Amino acid sequence: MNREDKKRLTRQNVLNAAIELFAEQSYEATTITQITERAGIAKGTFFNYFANKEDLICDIQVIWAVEEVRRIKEQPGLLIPHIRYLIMQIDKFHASRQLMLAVNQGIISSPKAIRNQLEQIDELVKALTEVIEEGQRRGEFTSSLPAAMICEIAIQTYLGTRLYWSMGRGDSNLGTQMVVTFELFFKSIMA
Amino acid sequence: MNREDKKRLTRQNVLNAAIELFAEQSYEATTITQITERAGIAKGTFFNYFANKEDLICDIQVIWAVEEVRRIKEQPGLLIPHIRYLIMQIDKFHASRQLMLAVNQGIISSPKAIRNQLEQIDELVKALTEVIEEGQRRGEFTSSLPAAMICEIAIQTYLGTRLYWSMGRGDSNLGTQMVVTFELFFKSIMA
Amino acid sequence: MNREDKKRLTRQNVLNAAIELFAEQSYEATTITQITERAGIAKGTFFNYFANKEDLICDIQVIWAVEEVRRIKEQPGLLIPHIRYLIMQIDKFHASRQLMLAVNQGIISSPKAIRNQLEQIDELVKALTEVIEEGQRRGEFTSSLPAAMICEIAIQTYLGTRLYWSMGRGDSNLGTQMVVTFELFFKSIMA
Amino acid sequence: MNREDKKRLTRQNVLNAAIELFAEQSYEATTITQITERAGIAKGTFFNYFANKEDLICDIQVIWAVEEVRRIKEQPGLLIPHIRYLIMQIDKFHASRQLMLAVNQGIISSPKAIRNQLEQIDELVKALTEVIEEGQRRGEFTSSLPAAMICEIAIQTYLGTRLYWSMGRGDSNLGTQMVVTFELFFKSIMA
DNA sequence: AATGAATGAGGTTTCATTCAT
DNA sequence: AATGAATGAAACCTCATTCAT
Repeated sequence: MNREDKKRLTRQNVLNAAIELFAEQSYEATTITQITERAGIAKGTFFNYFANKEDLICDIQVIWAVEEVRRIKEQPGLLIPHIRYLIMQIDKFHASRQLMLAVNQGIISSPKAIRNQLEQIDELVKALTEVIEEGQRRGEFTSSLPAAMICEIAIQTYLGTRLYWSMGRGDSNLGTQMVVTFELFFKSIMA
Repeated sequence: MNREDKKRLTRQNVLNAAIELFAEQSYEATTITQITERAGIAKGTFFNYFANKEDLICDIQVIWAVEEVRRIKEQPGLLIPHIRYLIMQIDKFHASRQLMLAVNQGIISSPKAIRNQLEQIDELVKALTEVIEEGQRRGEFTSSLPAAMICEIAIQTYLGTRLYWSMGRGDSNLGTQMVVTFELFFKSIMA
Repeated sequence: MNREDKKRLTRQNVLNAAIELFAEQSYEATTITQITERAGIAKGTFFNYFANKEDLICDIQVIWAVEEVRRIKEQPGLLIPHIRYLIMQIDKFHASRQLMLAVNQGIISSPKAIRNQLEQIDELVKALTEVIEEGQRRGEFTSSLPAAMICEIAIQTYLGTRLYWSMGRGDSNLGTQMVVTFELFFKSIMA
Repeated sequence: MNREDKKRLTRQNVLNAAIELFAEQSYEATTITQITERAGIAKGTFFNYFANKEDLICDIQVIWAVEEVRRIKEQPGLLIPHIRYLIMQIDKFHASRQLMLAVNQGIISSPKAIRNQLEQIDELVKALTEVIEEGQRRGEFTSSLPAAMICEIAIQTYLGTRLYWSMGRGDSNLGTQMVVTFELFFKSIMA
């Protein structure tokens, strides 16, 4: 194994340790010392990979699946089934309520983390808006609202469901909760 | 002014100072020292009123307007207009994005704060479910979904909009953003 | 003993501990932990009195005897004897070479410390320039150089002697070294 | 280019990088990591050339021009013009106030650096004392003071001027400041 | 009830140095 | 001879909390 591989391994090691701890306790409660102990490395090593805890949360960032969203608009026929399918995948990435709570804590914990989060949302908005526009062109979605607005409300809906679920409410499975919630949402934007 | 009044005054004084600071910086960044300095009291005095910062955020809690919700189901005719009116009132309580962000940080910052928040949500769920059941009885809302579920989704929607807005997105006015979002929501639950 | 007195005592306690340590090791080598241990207080207490080590060195600052300098120009007759007397007092304040070395390290250790030092020099320059002007008026000092320039060279001479001595050279007694050095200086500025 | 040349080149490379950084920030603030980055070498390589930062400051040492001083006493006629000429050359080596400040910080930063500095001063004292003795023999300098003492005061004067200037005071050009200061000094030691 | 100096555990971060490659 | 990832001691500093006044 060469140096590069080893570095990647150590980095992932740190990330895994952090995720574990976030899932066990919370973002705030997790200290860098705990992370390095769990990862089995020296405290100083952490700072070779991340400038601080904020920096780390950015890397743990929920995969927003922007690529998958982009691909949807190329699909023939109805778009909603494809979106629904994507939503059902969500719980693959959202292990536990505790972890999601920690992520929610993390992304609003500091101006920097928020900025990072907004950038990711921006990208998603762009990709998703195109999908909705395509849906409007095809007559699948209502055109009574601008695509951008529908898109933002969709993201709000996603965030709200995630937050609510992470606080311990809703179906025990986040995917299920998401699907139910979005069924209602789809109904409201269908032409 | 008697002793009781004076105590209530000091307590409110502390709360106001905290709200100001949360709105200026953030929940985490605000220290008890800052709060007491702003309130013009000694550090030790803080602990005569609150056990700690968590305790304090519970008192700042957004007014969930449970009372107002309860009253809605007594109204004759369509219920949605009354709900819509309530929603429009929201920005009266939600001063700035910064403050809302701080509240969002606060309510998920600790198990205790979450527990407190869940209790408040529970009460709201009870009140709102009755309203929706009433709406279903009157044929205003769809009966294809249980009232409790619709209710939870409504709260998710509220939380999501608030979180999204507090992060700096959506209409500059939270009330407007809420109204637009809920128009879509109403559409999805109308019979 | 009231609170104010106690505070003053603790502060002086910290300063004494710091001076001792500076004299034993050096400015850089002395840590805040050492200072608080020596002073017999908690680490946190240090920060109730000083923002950091730089802040502390400003308080240890050599007494520049600005007041005494101001008074000189009121004296009748020759001024040099009064200046010489002041210089002889210097070693009262400059205990050991080690301590002076630490002070020299401290005053140039950071931009802030330098700024503080420059302010003190400024004041001394003002006071001393007036003395020299008075000496020029009385015909005691040469008028071939502006008083301000003579004054600056005097301070340079003081600093140089102090630095040289603190490095371990010159007479074992700083006062003696100063007096000898300034005899030569006086000779050069006499009318 | 053979191996020896390459080594010398790398060493100089490191020194140059250090000088640049000292001039930009300060001695203390400059880290070995910064030096190696600036020099374009690996951190580990630094330790192949210097044991540590102290070691390095010794090599940056101001050139005390001992050789030039030695040559002065061979000159016929008055010696002062030759000394004055040497002093005027000083600012050729003393680029910026910042750099001089860093040097001043460096030479008193550790016992080892001080020892090294004292050795250099010793050599200079030897050389300069001989010059002054020669001047005394020729009747150019006063004999009322031992040559060694005059010599030490001269060095004090040099150090004081350098320190004062590096702190941001005196003429913008160090050479000018030195010349003015030493004119006064010469006056005091002329027969 | 109010004060605020003292506390000290515990956090983040730095950085010279080592050593396997 | 050069590399740079890993180290870990040790620095600084914060801040909720206590408690004598």
